[in-house]
Formats: sequence, C-alpha cells, structure tokens
Amino acid sequence: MKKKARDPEAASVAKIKKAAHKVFLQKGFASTTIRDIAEAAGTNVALLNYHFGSKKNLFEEVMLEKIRELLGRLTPIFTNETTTLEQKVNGLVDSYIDFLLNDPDLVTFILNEIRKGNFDFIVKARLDELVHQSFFMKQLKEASGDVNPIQFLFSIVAMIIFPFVARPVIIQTKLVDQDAFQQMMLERKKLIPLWINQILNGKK
Amino acid sequence: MKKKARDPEAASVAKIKKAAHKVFLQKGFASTTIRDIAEAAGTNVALLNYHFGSKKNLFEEVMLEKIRELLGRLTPIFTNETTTLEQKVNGLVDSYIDFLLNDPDLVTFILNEIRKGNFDFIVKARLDELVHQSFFMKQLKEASGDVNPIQFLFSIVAMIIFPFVARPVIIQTKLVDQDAFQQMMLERKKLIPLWINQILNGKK
DNA sequence: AAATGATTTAATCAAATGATTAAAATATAT
DNA sequence: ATATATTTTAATCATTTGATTAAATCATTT
Repeated sequence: MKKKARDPEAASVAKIKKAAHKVFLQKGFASTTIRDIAEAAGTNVALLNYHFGSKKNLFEEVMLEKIRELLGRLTPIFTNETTTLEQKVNGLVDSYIDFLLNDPDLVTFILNEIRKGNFDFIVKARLDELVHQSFFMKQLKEASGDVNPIQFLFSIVAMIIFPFVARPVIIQTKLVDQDAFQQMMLERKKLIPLWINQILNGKK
Repeated sequence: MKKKARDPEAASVAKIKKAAHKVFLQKGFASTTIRDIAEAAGTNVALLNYHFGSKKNLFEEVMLEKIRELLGRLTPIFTNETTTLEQKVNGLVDSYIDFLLNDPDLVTFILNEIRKGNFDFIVKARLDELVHQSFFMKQLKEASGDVNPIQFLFSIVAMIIFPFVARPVIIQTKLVDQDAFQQMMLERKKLIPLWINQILNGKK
C-alpha cells in the first residue's frame, strides 16, 4: 500500500480519517460512499484506496480509534480500588458526558452498526471484561441489595447516554434546541449522581 | 397500481409488509434490498412494485403503522386529566415496555433512521405536540421544582428505552442473555416507577 | 368455461458503487 | 538535480440495486 512514511502522507491519512469519521457518522456505513468521503476530505477515491485499501478497512480504523479513546477514559475509573462508589459514579458521569458532548452522534452510530452486524470492531474492545471484572461492579453489587446490580448499571448508563441517542429526535421535533441541549447535559453532570444516590439509598 | 381489492391481494400485501418490517429492522433502510424483502416474503420484486411502487413507499407505510400503534397506546396516558402523575408513570412504563418487548429493535431502528435523515415518517406523527401540550407535562412540571422537567422526562424515557437500545450490545457481549433480558425488563416495570418516585420526592 | 384480477418468471435497463489502473503531476528528501 | 514518495486525474470494470416490462400461470368469480 505504501513503502515509506513521510510528513505529508500522515497529514493526508489524518485528513481522510477525519472526513471519513464525519461522513460515516452522518450517514452510516452502508449509505456512505467512498466518493462522499473523498469529496469531504478534498481528495479522490484513488488516494483512499492507496492508503486504506477498502471502505471497510477505513471504517474499522476510524471507529476503533474512537472506541479506544472512550475506553481509555473509562477504564481507570471502573478499576480504581481506592475510590468510593459515589466517587466512581461522579467520575463516570463527568467523563462520559464530556466525551459525548464532543462527539454527539457516536453512541447512536455505534449501537446501530452493531445492530446491523458490524461489530467486529467492538468485540475487539472487550468491554464485557471491563464491566464484569471491574471493582466498580463489585461495589455496585454490594450497594444493590437483592436487586440485580445490572438493573442499576442500566439506569446509570441510560441517564448518561440516552439523551444523546434521543438527540436527533428531540432537536428535529424542536423539543429542545442545540444550545439548550448542551446546557442540559452539563446540568445533568450534577443531577445524575444525585439521583443515583437517592435510588441506591432509597432501597435500603 | 391495482384496480380491485380482493382477499388474496390483502393477504399478499400483509405478507410483504410483515417481511419488509422484519428485514428493515434487521438491516436498516439503505442496506435492505427489495430482493431481500421479496425473498423473505416468499415472493418476487415484481409484486412488490405492483403493490407498493417503490422501496421508500413500502418503508414508510410499514414504519408509520408501527409508530401509530405506539402513539395510540401512549396518547391516552399522556392526556388523561383524571390520573395522578404517579399513575401516569406507572401506565407509561407498563405500556411502553410491553410494546417494546414485542418489537425489541424498533427503537434503535427509528432513532437511527432519523439520524440518517429519514424522518419524514416520524415528523408526520407529531409527537412533539403530544409532549408539549399533554396534561402529563403539566403535572411533571409541578413536581419538578426548579429543575427543568425535561430533565426528568429524559430520565424516565431513558430508563424505559435504553435497555432496548443497548440490547444488541449487551447480548452480543454476553453481558445478559435473551431470557434474562426479558426477565429484567419485566422486573423494571416495578423498579422504574419506584425510582422515579424517589427522585421526584428526594428533591423537595 | 370464460373473464378478470393476482402472482410469478425471467429478463432487461440505467444508475450507483467499490475497486482498480495507468499515467501525469507534484512535492520532498538526499 | 535526481530519485522517490505522494497525490491527482481520468477512465474503466464488475456488481449490485431499484425499477420496469412482457408473457405466462394461477385463482376466483360469475
């Protein structure tokens, strides 16, 4: 595909990845054409093929990069054995919301690609291990009483992620506008940990 | 497209719609071919065109039918002026979860099609009006104190919908299996109203 | 059994798309 | 300056796909 690495090449590769990320997020894998990407990157299909070989290859490189970035932020929080459950929920909510505010369509996109069967790229990330073997789950289990701790995990992640999943709907239907959405998500950084506390304590 | 209505015709139309619903949900609009649908329906592309004219037409007919069915269940709950907020949350959670258990991929599907720009079919459903002008929102606003009631609406809907959005991920990663998922959602019918109560009361 | 409508078969069209190639042009390193 | 790497242009190929058609077959009604 290529033989030596120089500066301009790296710039092109980055430019293409950035454009691909944008277009894939907008249109999904199937609806995106390599011509779309080439145009968005201000280049041509021949160069995409020169650097990435195929559309699927480009897609996987781009997505894997994003997933790794997110996991890189969450893992230290999940596995930390010195912080309390409350601190972890705080950190989780804070990091997660910040990350997604920066990339608002990522969640819906990933979930959908998985639903369609494109989950090679996420299986490689091994996030089940993170959930199952983490210190966080151990702590959550202790706080859950006789309710399955997964029920609480669902609700925590739901309250973080769902607004991003619903975002296109609520913006399209003018329920909330772009700025108000951002504002609400920042407000949620405080609300969600509070709510989780009330839920976990309320059941004792 | 057709001239007279008889029995076998109606059966064919239903058969095609059912197959289309199934395939569209599995693969999304762009990835689904009319040949896929024809095969799933045990028929042929010529008949699809005979009855529906185009792929997009078939898609919109099928999706609109589903949306209307869901709204038909939720509207009476949202607009009822004789029930308490607590009763509404109970009814909402119960109806919504029942509906989605019957059609587990519908949510992800709809959200994604909207994200891709295929929202003609949902704009027609006017669900913004339902949310804004409903008696439910009036009651929720009263219970919300100085927090934006939309924050609570997000969380209520999130806790109902999110597990269905995450379902493909959690089943794929073997976090929870099919049966356990069903069981947990039934359990959630009791948990969510309880939690919402705790959250709404906790902030007084 | 004749007529009408519904369905199938089989083929074809035009357009879009992923992929590939050759050749020219451009930039960079040494 | 020369060689090498990168990028562009432009064209082409094979496939897939949505759409359409004509003719044959099947089912139902009358």
